[in-house]
Amino acid sequence: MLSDGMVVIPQATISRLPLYFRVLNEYNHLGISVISSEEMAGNLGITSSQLRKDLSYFGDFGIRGTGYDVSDLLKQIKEILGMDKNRRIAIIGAGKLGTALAGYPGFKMHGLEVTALFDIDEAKIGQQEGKVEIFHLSELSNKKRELGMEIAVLTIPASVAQQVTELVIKAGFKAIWNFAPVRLEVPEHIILQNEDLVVGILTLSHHLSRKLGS
Amino acid sequence: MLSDGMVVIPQATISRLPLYFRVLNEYNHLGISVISSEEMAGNLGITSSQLRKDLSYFGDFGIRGTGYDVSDLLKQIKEILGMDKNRRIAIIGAGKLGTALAGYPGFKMHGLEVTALFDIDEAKIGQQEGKVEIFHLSELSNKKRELGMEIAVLTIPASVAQQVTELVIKAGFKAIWNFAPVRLEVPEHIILQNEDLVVGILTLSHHLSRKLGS
DNA sequence: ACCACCTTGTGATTGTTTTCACAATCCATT
DNA sequence: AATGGATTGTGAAAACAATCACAAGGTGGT
Repeated sequence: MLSDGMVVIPQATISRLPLYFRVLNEYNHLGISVISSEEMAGNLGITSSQLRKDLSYFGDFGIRGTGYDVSDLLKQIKEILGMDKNRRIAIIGAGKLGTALAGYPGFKMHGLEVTALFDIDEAKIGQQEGKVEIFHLSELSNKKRELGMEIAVLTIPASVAQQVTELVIKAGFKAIWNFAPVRLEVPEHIILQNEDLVVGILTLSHHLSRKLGS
Repeated sequence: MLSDGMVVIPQATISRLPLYFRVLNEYNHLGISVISSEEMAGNLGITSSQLRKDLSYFGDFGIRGTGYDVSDLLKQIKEILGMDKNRRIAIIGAGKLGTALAGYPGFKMHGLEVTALFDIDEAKIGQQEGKVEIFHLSELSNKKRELGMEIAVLTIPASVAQQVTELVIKAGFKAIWNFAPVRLEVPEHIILQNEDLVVGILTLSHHLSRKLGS
């Protein structure tokens, strides 16, 4: 699948790429330079054919009879995920969750940088959260231009989420990661990803009920 | 699909139940007692047949020609998700993310209660985080029995996650919600759910790269 | 009691994702 | 340069999930 045009890549495939990145990173640190799909998949609890199929959507990265060059594949996955772009992130809502995310080490590790926090609580404005300053939401547009941020993370109450979303879009953000438990209406060209923390734990709760019931 | 035996319910179906719960809750608060699948689905941006199919896995809750009784369906979904059980949660790791989750209003709203935090940092032991006390990890087993907790949430570094998981299982927890970016090995009977925050934002980053590249 | 209308519940269909299985091909050794 | 052993890349098959389309069954009006 070298040439494409507009191949549709399964969402599930993209979700697995960060896992591949992590395993490769580990092997890389251990000084291992070549890895087979079988070993890598075993590490992740998936099948080797799924791993190979996933990678095949993006190109031919392996060497038959040998496996994959760790640092080469690492570079490829970084590029696919945009990790080579050093994307900057704005977090809107400097509450518990927002500030926790601002300090989340997983971001830096994946080429992402939380560059500013925004809130409307005057008591918080001007404070530093780790190395990140908290600005008033009214400065969103200015700061976006100044700091070159691309992704807005919404850690705000559901009741104001749609309203803030419109501000975010007006400010020129192209991608939104929404933690508010509400369906946001956005124009076609905006990339929206919802993260609903309640889903995960209710899924657990459901499985608990099922298991104990049987 | 009234009788079953062991019908397999799609994971995707279970993930949508919390959404249904929210919409129903809103309608309930507005005093609306009957709702059609069409209206409910429109609210969520899915098809009405998907909603009906999802519900059909659990029983026949609707009335043909009319729709669904809001408070009745609400009760059913609560039961399916185990929200009627008032499940108690232990959070292991009283860092930024752990304490943020301890105060997350979404839990209480869905019949879940964070009952204790655990850490190994002596400076944190005994402190209150909101209404929740922080205990030393060595007390996990005692406190579990004392407080009747069922679900363990892991907000700890990946490097210690497997080790802590074994403690958690030894303490008798049956369900684990894991935020550490690592694959945990658990026995068959343990219910494990991984929540990888990096996946969401790297998905966004990937879509950004694709869109701008085309 | 009948009719017109509405909405559910669900087989059948279509679409998507995973798994299978093997030809293609690369490496190492002689 | 030929052979044996290994592992990729990928069509084809299977499994899974979403959508369609309509019979079944309910409501309200006359």
